Amino acid sequence: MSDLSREEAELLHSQCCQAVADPKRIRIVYALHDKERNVTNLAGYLDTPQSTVSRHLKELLNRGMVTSRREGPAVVYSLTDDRIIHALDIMRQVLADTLRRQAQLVELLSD
Amino acid sequence: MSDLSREEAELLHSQCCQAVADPKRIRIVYALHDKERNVTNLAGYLDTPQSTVSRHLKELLNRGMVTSRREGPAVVYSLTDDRIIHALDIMRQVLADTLRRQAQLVELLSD
DNA sequence: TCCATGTATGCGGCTATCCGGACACATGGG
DNA sequence: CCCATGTGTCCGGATAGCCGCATACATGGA
Repeated sequence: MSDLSREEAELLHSQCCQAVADPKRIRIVYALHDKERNVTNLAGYLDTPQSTVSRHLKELLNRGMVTSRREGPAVVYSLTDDRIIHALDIMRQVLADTLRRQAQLVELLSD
Repeated sequence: MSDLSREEAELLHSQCCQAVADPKRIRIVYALHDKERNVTNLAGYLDTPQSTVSRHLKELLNRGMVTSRREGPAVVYSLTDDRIIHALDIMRQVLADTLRRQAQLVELLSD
């Protein structure tokens, strides 16, 4: 693979991570893992303006992480690939261990 | 868990993802998975100014994703937890499948 | 102490991202 | 056709991120 296309691939890779690098989008992804939802439902669930939710969904849609389907006047979104949840869970575990380690350091200091 | 601390946890979770949401940082993480390296080594490997690499490493260090160790005048960085690579690989697979799916759609259109 | 090597940071600029409110567009029923 | 419901987009502003250059700081040897 050429350097150029490798760089491009890494850019795409980073953009996938970028897609879940926002608190609201993480909540959206987990919420859609629970069950498919439309925009208004998510807006209520996240206590966030509809326009904001719509824009986040557009981001996730562009990355192919969610799928949309029209249902009457509403648009129902669902998670494309559950492995995204798997990756997020791994990151959460790494985070948890990191925080645990840091907490232990704090205890050492206070002794 | 209270709403406040849950929000805080989600913020931390998103910041972990943010840490690997940059092409150069992704390359750094994979490069450190290969072997531990100092800043100059990484700067040469990435063909990127030393100051830029140093700042990215600081980000990763703040998130606890890398560990630093002084070795003479140099500072050697290493990956804290290999599960980060696992999570990144999963994202890459999801990306690959997404691109494959999109490529198939393109073929359908050109028929 | 002075110097070479290696690393971190302040600075200025540019770009990207996130946001809510207002408004336009789409859909289906009356 | 008009309206209610639901969704997407434009706007303007505020914030955060990334960058290279120059420079200050740290370390160990001469």
